[in-house]
Amino acid sequence: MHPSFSMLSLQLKVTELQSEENKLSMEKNKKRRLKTPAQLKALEDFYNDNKYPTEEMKSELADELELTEKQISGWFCHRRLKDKKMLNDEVCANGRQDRSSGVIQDRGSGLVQDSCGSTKHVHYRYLDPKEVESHGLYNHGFSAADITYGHKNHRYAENDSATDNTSSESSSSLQDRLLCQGQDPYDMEPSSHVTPNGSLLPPNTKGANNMGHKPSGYLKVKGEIEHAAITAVKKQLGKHYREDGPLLSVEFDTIPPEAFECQIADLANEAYYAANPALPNSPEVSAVKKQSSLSSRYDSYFTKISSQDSQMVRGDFGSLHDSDFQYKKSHHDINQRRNFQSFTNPLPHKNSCLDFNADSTGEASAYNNTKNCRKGTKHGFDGTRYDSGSNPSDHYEENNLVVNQTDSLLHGYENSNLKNVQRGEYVKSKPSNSVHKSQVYLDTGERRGLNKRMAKEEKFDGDRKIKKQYRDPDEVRVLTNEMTVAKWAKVDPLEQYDVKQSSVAELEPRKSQRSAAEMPSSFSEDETAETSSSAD
DNA sequence: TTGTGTTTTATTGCCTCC
DNA sequence: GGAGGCAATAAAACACAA
Repeated sequence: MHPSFSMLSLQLKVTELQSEENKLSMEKNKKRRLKTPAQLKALEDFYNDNKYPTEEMKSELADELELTEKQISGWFCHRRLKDKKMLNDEVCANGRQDRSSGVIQDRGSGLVQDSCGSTKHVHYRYLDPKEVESHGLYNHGFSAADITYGHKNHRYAENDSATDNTSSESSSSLQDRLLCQGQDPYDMEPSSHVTPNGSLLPPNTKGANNMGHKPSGYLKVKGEIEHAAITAVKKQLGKHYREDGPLLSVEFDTIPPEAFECQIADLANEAYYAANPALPNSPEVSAVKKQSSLSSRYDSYFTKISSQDSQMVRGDFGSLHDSDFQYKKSHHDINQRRNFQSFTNPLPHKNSCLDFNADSTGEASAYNNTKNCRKGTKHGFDGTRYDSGSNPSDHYEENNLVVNQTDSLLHGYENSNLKNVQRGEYVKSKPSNSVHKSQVYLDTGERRGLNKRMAKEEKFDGDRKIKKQYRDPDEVRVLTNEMTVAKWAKVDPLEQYDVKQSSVAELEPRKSQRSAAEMPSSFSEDETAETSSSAD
């Protein structure tokens, strides 16, 4: 064969192949392509800040995510639809519950009375300014911005109402949904609009809705969260609570044995309210539900934290020996600090997600192995939030189990240290923890699917096998950890850092002092229910 | 492995607002 | 009339059970 001819044929072959590839890629482009995890994360992040991005935002987002504006628009559109659909479903579900319970709830409950006097379940989180107007909520003294941002702050309350019926699936689904919105239920607190004298705080405005402006009130809100938590503790302590006692959330004197054994609700409230005369005025702590609402919030709050921590322990350290555990944990802390330092960008996803995107070399790598990527998407991100169950109490039990198991591995000094460290984080890092959990924005569907899968996978093989499913488990784990921690640090990096430091500081055994972190056990659902029922 | 159900993405048409 | 949003629909991708 003539060399030039063969060359020509080769070139022809090449061009043929290229055109084939072009065709393929064209066809591939014609097909729908799944968004990469980074893209999804960024989109969800952005969506949580702004459900109606402007053209500018869209184009910017499109540039960053290497998507078209059309895709961005479409995604937002569908995302809104999805929200709406879920909202409708849950309104139906919860509406029945709420009617059946006959409880008239205050604003914090997520139920409002419309102008006709009928009680509607209002998801503040999902109220658009337009909707707010139509709901006539201005009459209540909030602005649209208040609601728009403030409705975030009522997921607690929704949660509250949902947890009234602990056996209902909608409760968990609502929680899921509340979380899945990516907004941390604890990045605010139940009465974030309520000052101690019961007046409404000025809203945190729609600044959060602006591109590149994350909700700016994390630090502020964190304090309010603690307030709610501390309030719950105070109420539990009742008359034994002392203003001049040790700092809450740091350490307690030994809790009086009767603190959780008898009905203390009235007495406790009396004592506490005596010291805090403003509280009874708070609509948040209404006469009907003040005990249960706080408790349940706190309860679910800890439940979630427990689930996170347990999952963290399980996922990252669970299979390690104690020494490894501590080593890993310290590494974890270091990572957190590192991420905190790197997390100063007000637009988190630009750091976390897009770095992630870059790490994954964009779509190319993400789609190299679609199936694995998909799994990574599901399990990787979901693994971050580790929301594996619909039953919150399971989380807590699980967590207890982990703690106890870990404790059982350690003795004496180490034992109490670890306990302190671990449990200390429950309380001290709760805002961060909570953010960590819920800042991963996924939807109930995904969540549901994941829950199923996770449950199943855990059932069979435990975490290790789950990780094996990743194409590159280390990569995914690092990503999830980084993102987790990034989110963690995002809320209250200083707090987080302090927590870690103080956790180490707490290595001094304090046998005579009950760590505040041990308090969660006092807020189990059962006891909460008891307390609330006794209050009734 | 295959069938089925679910979720996600893309497209299209209609409506509302400016 | 154009832009943006909503709703319906189709289809691909995926999960899961048999």
